[in-house]
Amino acid sequence: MTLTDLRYLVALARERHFGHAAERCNVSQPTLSVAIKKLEEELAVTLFERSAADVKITDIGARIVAQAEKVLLEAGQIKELATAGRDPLSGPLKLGVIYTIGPYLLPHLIPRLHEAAPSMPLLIQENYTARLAESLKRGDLDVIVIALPFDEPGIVTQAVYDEPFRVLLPAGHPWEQDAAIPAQRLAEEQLLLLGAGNCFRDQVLEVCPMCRPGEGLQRTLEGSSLETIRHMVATGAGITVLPSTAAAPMTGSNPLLSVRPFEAPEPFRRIALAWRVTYPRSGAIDVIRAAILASPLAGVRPINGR
Amino acid sequence: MTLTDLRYLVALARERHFGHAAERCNVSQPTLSVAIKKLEEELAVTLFERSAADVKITDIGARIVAQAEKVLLEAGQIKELATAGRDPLSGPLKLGVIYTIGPYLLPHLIPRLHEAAPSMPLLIQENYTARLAESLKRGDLDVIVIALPFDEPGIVTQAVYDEPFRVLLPAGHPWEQDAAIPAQRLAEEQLLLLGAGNCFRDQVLEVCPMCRPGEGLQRTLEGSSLETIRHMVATGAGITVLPSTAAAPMTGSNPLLSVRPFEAPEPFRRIALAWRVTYPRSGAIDVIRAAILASPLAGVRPINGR
DNA sequence: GGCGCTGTATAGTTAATCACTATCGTCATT
DNA sequence: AATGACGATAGTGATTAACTATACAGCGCC
Repeated sequence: MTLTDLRYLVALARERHFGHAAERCNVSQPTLSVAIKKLEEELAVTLFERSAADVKITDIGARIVAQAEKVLLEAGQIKELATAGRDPLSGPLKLGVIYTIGPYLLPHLIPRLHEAAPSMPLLIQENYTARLAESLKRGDLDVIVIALPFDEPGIVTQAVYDEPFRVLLPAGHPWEQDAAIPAQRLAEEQLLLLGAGNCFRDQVLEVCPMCRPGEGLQRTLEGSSLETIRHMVATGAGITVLPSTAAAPMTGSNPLLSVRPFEAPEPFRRIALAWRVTYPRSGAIDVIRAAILASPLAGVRPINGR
Repeated sequence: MTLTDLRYLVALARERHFGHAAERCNVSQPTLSVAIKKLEEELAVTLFERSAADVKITDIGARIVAQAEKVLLEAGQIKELATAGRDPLSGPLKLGVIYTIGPYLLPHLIPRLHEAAPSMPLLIQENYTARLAESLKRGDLDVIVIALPFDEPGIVTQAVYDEPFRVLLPAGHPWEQDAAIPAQRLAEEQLLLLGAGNCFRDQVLEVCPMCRPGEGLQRTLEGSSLETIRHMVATGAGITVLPSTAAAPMTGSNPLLSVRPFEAPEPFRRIALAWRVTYPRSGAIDVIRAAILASPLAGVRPINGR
């Protein structure tokens, strides 16, 4: 019993004429004739009474035809589902973002993505890189926004932009007068750091190896956020390093804070998209990338190419 | 897209492993692999993300699998319907009976049939032979009980019993004293006849050609029944001829009536079953025949053989 | 009663499809 | 770097599904 057989069956039930039914199915009359006969044999039931005058459907035949129509209807739904699902921009997309990007990127990204792909609802999760990577591999997430380096088997990454680091000072801090801060001087101050697990913490420490905990005046704030640190800087608890997008919102808006660039070579982090090699909705990724690049992200340098 | 493909699809969705899914489907791994791939091509949708670690179903894939399960479920119902319909003794049977048999046969037949085939509800229609024949050919009836001769293209008949004719007299009629009545003497009396269309009317007239309307003392009661005629005989309106099953109920029970046999050669009618050659539920017909023969029908002579 | 028409079944052939075995390629692990 | 697991691919054979041609059956017509 195949779907083709069932199509023949309902055609014959409708036409009550082998020739006409065959024509409607775009097959020859013997083809349909044989198919019906085989179906009857398989089901061990007489579906039609054939006579010279006409073709009559049996009671059981009518019931089976009704069921066959149901089957064909449901099967047709599969094609419809496929057609609907063909568009990579339709259907929900599960996006992961690291903590140090989310608050600064998402407010720009979400409306732009919604405009570019209105029928692609976003399910967003913020987390540490390691957690995001795990979810991505499990399939709980489709695409993540993380900082490079990021190397996982089965995962491809695509750099989107470079984001320079900034020094955040409390207003009135002596460095406020300097045009740019050399990285090694960070060790001179009380440096507020994010907790372990945040990749940005490690990147800051890479910029200033002397600042490693236990070696100087740093202070780690476990389970905290850049926003908390920003407030702490404002209260004079220390200084910190922020990615430029996180530093921007407060420039000039908060009289208690001051942002200074680093001296060249300016430290930066490279932000990338990552997804499973096998992820089929590459079109969606393209749209995300474009939406990110269309966002007004303070100080970032787009990376071309795909 | 075939039902087999869909079975492979849901197996793979359940197992998330090509090899295991193939095993469960009793096919080789490449077979399933190729089938899934072709299905994906046909639908132009990625259903699974394959990677070395495991097989993940895509969102659209999951939706299609759910639909495929529905299709397979409905398809399974077809087999169930077929199994249920395989029994010729299940499902309603549309039985037609001529007016001059129905009242005397059905009270015996129906309970016996119900006992022999409890899951075969009877839909019964009484009518003239011609009407029954028409309905039978149209498929509105499945089997009819009629009197021979009956010859219609595409219809087969099977004689069941012979039923002798009787003369019905009002009590006190002079013939009441005779052991048997010669047919030709019917013309001497006022003979009450059924209306045109009743085959029994014609058969009676065949027994006594002299009784033909316009030639003697007959009287035709259009649209009437044997029961009406019986009452008329009781009131002395004339005499009549009845089939033995119709004559029996009143023998001895009605003091106003008297039943006499014909002189040999006793006239009789041959009652038969008829159905479309193509009618598939021959088992049901066998049961009907047996039930008829098991009925206590006064005076009838069963006809053997099939 | 034979003849022709209509309509389905059958025969025979070809092409496509399905499922197999064998093998390759890839990726993750030891 | 080797190994092992797993899915993909190649190639082959058998089954199946389609076709054309034709037989066969029943009915109506003359």
